[in-house]
Amino acid sequence: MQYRLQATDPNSRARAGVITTAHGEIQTPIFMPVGTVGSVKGVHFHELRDEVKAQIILGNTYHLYLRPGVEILNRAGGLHKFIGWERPILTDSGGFQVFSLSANRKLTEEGAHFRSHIDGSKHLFTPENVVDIQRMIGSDIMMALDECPPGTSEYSYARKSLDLTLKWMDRGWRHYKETEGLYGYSQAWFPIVQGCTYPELRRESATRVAELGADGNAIGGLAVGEPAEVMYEMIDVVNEILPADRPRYLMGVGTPVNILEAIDRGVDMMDCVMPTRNGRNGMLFTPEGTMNMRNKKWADDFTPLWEDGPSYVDRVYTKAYLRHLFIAEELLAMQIASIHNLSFYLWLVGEARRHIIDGDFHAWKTDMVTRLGRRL
RNA sequence: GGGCGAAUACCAGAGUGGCCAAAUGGGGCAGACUGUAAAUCUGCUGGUUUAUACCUUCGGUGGUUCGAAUCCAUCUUCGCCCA
Repeated sequence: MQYRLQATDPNSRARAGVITTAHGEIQTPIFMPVGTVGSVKGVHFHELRDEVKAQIILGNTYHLYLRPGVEILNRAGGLHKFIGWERPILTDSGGFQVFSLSANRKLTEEGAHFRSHIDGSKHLFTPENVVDIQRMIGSDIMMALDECPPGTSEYSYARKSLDLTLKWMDRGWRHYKETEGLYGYSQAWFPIVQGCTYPELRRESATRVAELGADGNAIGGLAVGEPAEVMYEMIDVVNEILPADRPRYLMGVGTPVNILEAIDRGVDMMDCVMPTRNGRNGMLFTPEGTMNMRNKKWADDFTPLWEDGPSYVDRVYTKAYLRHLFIAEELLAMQIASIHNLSFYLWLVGEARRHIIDGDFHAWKTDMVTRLGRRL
């Protein structure tokens, strides 16, 4: 994997670049749709490619390991072939599930002991076997196993958690260097900065991450309950340290405003379930703010979802029709909302990239942030 | 013409003397959602801008009772049965 820096905004840390992977290029800053179990819920791959214009999507190690299992993925020739997606894929390590399925796990120095949320069976994720599993999946970018503590964690817990994540990181990195891809192409591996909301822990973590010299670096443990301002401050602290010649991936973030603020602070890659999950639940993101499509006020609004939006769903379907589909609980409602939201997110980062290259990103962002935060 | 039964909030439908502004379901309205155990979850749904408070409600009218959606009389409407 390679990263080429193309342009830097004169008034912020924002930058534009290109990542080259075994499955093609990614123009940054980029938003990555989440396809946890090998599917971006409700969206066909041709829609993802041609309407959403996704350049890279996510998969999840924990979920894919449980279903369909690594043996099937291996026999299929890797996840790309299994699902029919020829562009880049990044896999999360399952670290987030250590957080979100916390009732069903126990952490030891060895690794994370899980109970499957599907059948209750016991499993162990270690920094090493998570690399092996991601080798079987064949993702272009693999993630380190980490612990993602809640944003409200006490210092003592944050300290302990970071120590564990750092040990796991070193073991994962070593194992990554000792192994290679199974399908004839190379895979990258990103370590993850943790440290909750404590600047000194974040600095220490970022320093250790930077020392590894990985192809790219991630910032985790944000947007997990702490105020947005604290998140921005942590990004500032960390990006001061993370190398500028490698992409920076902010994990799991976020709202359109979060995304622009992160880009402003030098983040290159982001992912979030928000456009798809909130879309399925009736929420549409637009340049002028968000809309709850279930609201009565859309019942007789026969204007298009987004008159000059980038996707056909924006122009073909009206607000009144989409509201009707949501109220009637039609599957098409969720599909339209997902395609719209994802294409909006990709449009947003595309515009950001254009403005970075043009050198007026910061002013554009400042204007956009006030518009995006509105509620329609 | 006679007999029996039923009428409850937007709909369906519990409740048969006080704990009833009235169960439950549906519908409706609104909110939440950030590396997806989420096509999920939460709240409200007679009025009074807030309410453990007050007011108006259970087909209509009139009674009985300290107290009625609940008991009595009568009227209206609907359903079933007999002629």
